[in-house]
Order: sequence, then structure tokens, then C-alpha cells
Amino acid sequence: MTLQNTREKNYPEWYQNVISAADMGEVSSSPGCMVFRPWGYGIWERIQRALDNKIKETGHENCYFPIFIPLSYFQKEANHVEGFAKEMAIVTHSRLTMKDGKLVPDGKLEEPLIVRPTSETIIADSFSKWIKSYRDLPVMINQWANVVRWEMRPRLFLRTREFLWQEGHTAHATFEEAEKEAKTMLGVYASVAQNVLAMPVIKGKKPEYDKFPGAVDTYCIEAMMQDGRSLQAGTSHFLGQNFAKSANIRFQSKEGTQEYAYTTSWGVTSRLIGSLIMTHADDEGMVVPPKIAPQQVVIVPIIKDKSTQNEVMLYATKLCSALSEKFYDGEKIRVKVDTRDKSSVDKMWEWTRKGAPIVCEVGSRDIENEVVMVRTRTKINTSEWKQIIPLNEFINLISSRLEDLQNSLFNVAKKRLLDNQRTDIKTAEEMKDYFSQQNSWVDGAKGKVAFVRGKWCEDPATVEKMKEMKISIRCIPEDQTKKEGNCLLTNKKAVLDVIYARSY
RNA sequence: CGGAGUGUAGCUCAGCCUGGUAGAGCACUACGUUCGGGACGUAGGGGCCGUGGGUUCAAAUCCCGCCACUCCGACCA
Repeated sequence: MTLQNTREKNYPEWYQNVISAADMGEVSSSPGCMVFRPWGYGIWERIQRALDNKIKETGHENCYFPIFIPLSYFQKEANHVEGFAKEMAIVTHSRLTMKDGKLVPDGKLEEPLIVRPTSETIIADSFSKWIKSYRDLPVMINQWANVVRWEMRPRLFLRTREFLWQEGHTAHATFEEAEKEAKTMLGVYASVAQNVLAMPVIKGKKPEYDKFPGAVDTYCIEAMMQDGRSLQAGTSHFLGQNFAKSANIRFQSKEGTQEYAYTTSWGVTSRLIGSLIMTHADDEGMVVPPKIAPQQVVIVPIIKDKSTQNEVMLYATKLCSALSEKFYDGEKIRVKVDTRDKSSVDKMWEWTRKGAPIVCEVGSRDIENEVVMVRTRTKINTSEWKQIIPLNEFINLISSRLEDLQNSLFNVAKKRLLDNQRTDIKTAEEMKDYFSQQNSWVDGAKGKVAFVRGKWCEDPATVEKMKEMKISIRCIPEDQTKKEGNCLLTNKKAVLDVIYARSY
């Protein structure tokens, strides 16, 4: 049986159904916020670990800055103020007092504090103290933190008032070095997305009008969701000297002159969990790629009658410890026996909805034959879904089985991206026609509305046209053809290739 | 912050028009039979009907205020 809503029937509700059916998260009673339940947070922890390793391998160190940023800091960088002037949480008082039987804010602060929406300003302030000489450069740090943006219309994992992220901040002596850093980190994001999350992405740059406030260049990775919409999965900014000038990050060069540093910042958020759902989940529930599954293998004992219970539990435990000695992706396999006092059928479907990659069932039948019944999450609707496999063979091949799963998830998503990326649309008229269609799910029949790769003339007036069509330029992809064609919005001659799509 | 809608059990909702002691399904608890593609029987627990006021002998139900949430816009990792 499938979820209440399928992707075809009602895509947005299907998304909610997956989250609750998989016990990943829920809407909190605190307005606009969400609860990460253990299965959802466990996935986040796995993403964190994979990314954190890469961040350290590329020469960065973790540290931590305050959650409160004085209001005046935001006014230092003019463009930054412009872009971030609106939705924020602002602390204006320092205590509560009792008044007419009610608690009311009291102790008004002289200067309001902003709950960080991002930390460029406060980190730049520290950088200005740390950096005096060219010998102090580069500074390369990262922090794992929560941030707050006062969103009006929350969606679980995709847009909530508080979310989790990592933000890297670096300062360099030269333009070239800083620009290279921004690109390197975009590469790290692309690699984690593709190799760990099994989510293919398009690497590129944001158009001028959509850059991070205060940035010289904003790079991004964009992924295609199963409804054909695009989701920004990571972003990396080359900030030039903008923040260095506003925060006075200066150093003395080898030649003895005073120079402003060049800075970068880059981040990915817990939104990645939303993108995972919309990349891999199906009508039965969540599908978690093995590399980030909190449990990669779950063993469900089948107890038909109490007299065999001990025997079956022993067999299950033995299988569990044999599997947990095996390695996948450089770590011991995460496996457990589900010993809860519930019916085994319920357990099996619960783990299916959660998207555990492999669920094994063991009962007295299997003990006699030295076998195990293996169910592979991604093959749920095929005859290969359940297989009876000799115990030793299963144990010995568990790593390659997980690897196959990881790869097949990537391949399916990659095919979706390629199948639904149109390159044959050549005129503004065709473009308008194409995006006037609606669809909820792009798998299956071709010709559904998703991505269009085509020309853009860079005229600022095109922004309005895109708004009318409810699309945007997702990115200017790295691989440019450099051939001339017609802008898909104005029909004017243009060289730049861009990705047009609806977005989250 | 604009436009629309909804508030009744943990969840999904019925009851409201036409006022008269609070309902269903799922979930939960106990016992039994079950358990390998989403079990069944029996018994049970659980609600200040969003909130404040008004009308009335009597309000989930009628009237007024407020609050919250959801959806559509603006904003957005």
C-alpha cells in the first residue's frame, strides 16, 4: 500500500506524507519552526560527518561565533543591508516582569540584537582583529550552527524560521586565491551531493540580479526535484573586498603596503534533507541512500511461536554482529535487530516507510536452511524485492550490495535530470508555451515541465518576464557552449547559456 | 503584511442549517488468536467542542469580539 498521497496525485502533500510516515520530522507548536525527529536528525548527522570531513581535508577548522549580532553590524556593508533588511528575529528586551498577572518584556536594550540570519558581519569583525600581516593569511574557518530567518510560509526541511547549517568563512591575500577558494568549496558541495547523497547537481553561477547581498559572485549547485522544480542545494560566495572594507580587514603586505583582504563564504543547510526526499523518496515513503542511512540494515525477527523465540533471536543477533564487522564507505556497517514488541509485518513496513536500504527477515525456516530473506528498499515494486540468500553469501557481499544501491539511486536521479532537461527550445514563444503547462511529477512520460537550457541576453527587463512565467534563472552553468543563439525571453541575440526552471 | 478558508479525542473528520448530557475511523491499553506483502476478535482509556463575551430554562450548535492554524500572494538556504 502506498502513502495517502502519491507524487502524481498531490505532490506537495506526498512530500508531507513522506516526512511523517518516515518519522523524520514534524511541525512544531512553536510557529514556523520544525522538530527534527531522530530518523531525520540521524540523516543530518550523516551528512554533517561526510561534509565535515571534506571541509577539514580542504584545510578548514571549525569554530563558533555568537548567535546574537548587534544591529549596527548589519549596517556596515551597504549591499548586505539592502538584501537582508527584512525578515529577521530581533531581540529588544533582556527580561520578563510580572504586570497585571502577565509576563511582559522589560529591560529594553540600548541596541537591538539580531538573531543571526548569517554570520558574515560578526565573523568579519573577528577577522579584522586576527589579521595584521600577510603571514596571517589565509584564514579558513567553518561553523556548524542554527540560523533564523523570519519566514512567513514554512515548509518542513525546505523553509523554516530556524534551520541548521554550516557556514564557512575565509580571508585571503589575493583576488585569485579567494575566487579559487569559492570555486573549490562549490566543488566540495557538488561532490558530497553526488557521491554521498546520490543527488546529481548542476554547477554554476547566479545571475547578477540574484547574487548574495554583498557578493561579487555567487556560485551554486542546483538539483532537479521529482516535480521538475529546481532546488538550490548549496551556495558559495566570492565576496571580493566588500566585507573586508566595511569591517576593516587589512594586512601589511610583503612590500609593506596596507591591503584589504579578499573573503569568501559558503554554506549548505538542513534543506538538503528536503532535497533528498524529493530526489529519492517514492510513493511508499522515504528512500535513504546507504551512505547516509542511520541504519543501513535492519533485521526483523519472525517469531511464529514462543518456543522458537530464543532460537530466532540468537540467529538474528549472530547475523547482526557478523554484519557489523563488515565495512562500507570506510565505516562499520550500521545494523540492528528490531526487538520491539510489535508485529513483524508492522516493523517491516515501518522500516520500508523510513527508507532503510535493506531489511532482513529471519525466522525458524531460515535457521534450518542457513539463509536470510533480504528486502531491498529500492526494488519494492519489482520481483527482486525479496530474495532468499544463503547467510554467508549475504554477509560477504553486504558492502557491494550497499554500493550497488547507492549507485543505482544516483543513476535513476541522473537519468531524470537528463531526460527532463530540454535543450531544443529555441524561441521566446516556445518557451512561453512550455512553461504554461503544469505537471506534478516528471518521471515516466517525456515532455513534462522541468528544466530548459538555453540563451539569455542579460537584459534586466527579462526578470519581469520570468516573474510572469513563474520561473527564474537557476544558474549560469559552468559548461558554456559559447555559441550565439536567441534569448529565450526576448529573442535577441545572446551567447550566455542558462538553466531556466521553476524553483523552491 | 494583503486575499480565502478552517478550529470538535493523538490524527482524519462527522455533528452545527433545525439548540436538549459528545460521535466515527485510525492510533493507544489489556487479554487471546496471529506474525514470511500493510492481521483479527473481545473489552477498555481518552475531549472545558480554539478563546472571551452575549442570547436562552438550556449553546459544539445562534450572535459579536479576539486568538491560532492552513492554503494562495510578497520573502526565501
